Amino acid sequence: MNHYPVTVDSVIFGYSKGELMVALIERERDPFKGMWAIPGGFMEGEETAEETARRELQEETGLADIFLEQFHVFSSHGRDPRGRTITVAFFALINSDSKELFATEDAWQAKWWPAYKIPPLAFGQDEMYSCALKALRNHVKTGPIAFELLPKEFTLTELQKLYEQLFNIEIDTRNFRRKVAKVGYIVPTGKKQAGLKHRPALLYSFDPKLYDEFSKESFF
Amino acid sequence: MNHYPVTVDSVIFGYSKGELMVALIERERDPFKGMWAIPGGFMEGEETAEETARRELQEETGLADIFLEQFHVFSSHGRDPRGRTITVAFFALINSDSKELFATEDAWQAKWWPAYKIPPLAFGQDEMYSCALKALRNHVKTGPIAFELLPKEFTLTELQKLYEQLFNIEIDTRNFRRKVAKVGYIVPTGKKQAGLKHRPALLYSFDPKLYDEFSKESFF
DNA sequence: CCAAAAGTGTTCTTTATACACCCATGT
DNA sequence: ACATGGGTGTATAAAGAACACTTTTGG
Repeated sequence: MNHYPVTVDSVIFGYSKGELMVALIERERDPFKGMWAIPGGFMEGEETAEETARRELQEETGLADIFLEQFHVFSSHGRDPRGRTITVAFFALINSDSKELFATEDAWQAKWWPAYKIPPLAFGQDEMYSCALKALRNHVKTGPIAFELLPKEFTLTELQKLYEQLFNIEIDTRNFRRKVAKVGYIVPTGKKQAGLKHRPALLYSFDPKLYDEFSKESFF
Repeated sequence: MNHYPVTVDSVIFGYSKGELMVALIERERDPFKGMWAIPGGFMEGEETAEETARRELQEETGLADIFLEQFHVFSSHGRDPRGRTITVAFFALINSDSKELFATEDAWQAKWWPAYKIPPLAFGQDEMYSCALKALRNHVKTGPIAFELLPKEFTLTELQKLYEQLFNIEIDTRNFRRKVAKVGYIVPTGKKQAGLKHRPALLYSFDPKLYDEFSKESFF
């Protein structure tokens, strides 16, 4: 019965000014010194993989209570030249880009990158990243998780642009709003934006209880 | 940097006489002696998780070259009283129920169970199992993998019943066949069933090349 | 000719798509 | 008054859902 070191990597997605973003760290040390990488770290003690992910996220972004979902295990050898690891990969969604990132141990710096314009990644993580994007899209299609990328109150334009970013498509505003109205769980808060130089948008929020009601019977 | 034992469990689905089946083993030894469980085993040496799964499947079903897809990692402690493990779970699809199952080391016997009438499972694997079912449904919806559960040549009635089993629904035959005709990648082989006491059905097969052509642009 | 499963069309409802102008606010 | 993004309706096409009888084979 062999024992293996287990690492947990988290592809952290954010959303800022209509652009899908991802948090990467620049490696301070070899291997892959100077390259960018998906943040992660070793599983320790009695932690579950998710606990490891939360601890690492806390250390790297100062964030707690964020959406996390595992999407794949990478177990091939040759990814880390220092030795073979089993890597559990998560994606994280955070609801504001205003969160600053902190550099940690191995990292020279941490930075938000536009999700579709990232540099080549260390440890052959490019595959992991494209896998994360696919998993994110999949989950967005099957569950109400897009809201995790938005502030609690958001405009419909923000929501629409988020979907456009996620799937690289253009959506017609009127059709989009009709759909929003029909699903029933995206509700106006009654508030408006303020202090901008154009017509203020109404603010909406996602209602999880209504979501449960509306989508109870809709499976297939 | 802690090291952990890694196990790979495979939920093996089959399909027999219009019923979705799953392969379980009866434990010969404690812990959970006499209970049924999802087959699995330890990752060894330089294997990847998928290689471990294939080796175990070979040992337990004598099958090679079958469809395998990982769906979740279970890392909570307390699942195995002998000690904490990290478990990578796969589901496997095999294209015939005529395959016999062999008992191995820890197993008293291995048996096909109707997928919706299984006994309580050892190691708290009930959650793993329901997770596997969900993952299977998800994948069937997004990719052409249902065919992995059928022989290479199948009748449309078999295909329809498979979908009905998978999603616990009833499908109208005429609507179903119209849809099959439209997708274009389920093609008649020109052959017929023979030797039954009713009208013989035409045999069809899945054409992966046509699938690629037809579904190239259909994403969203 | 009977049993048993295979195969086949039409109507209606719902959902998706395409498309262009007026509105509210700050300067 | 103008610049900026917010907000709205209608018509057409496509997809999904409901529904019952005839056909081919073996015995």
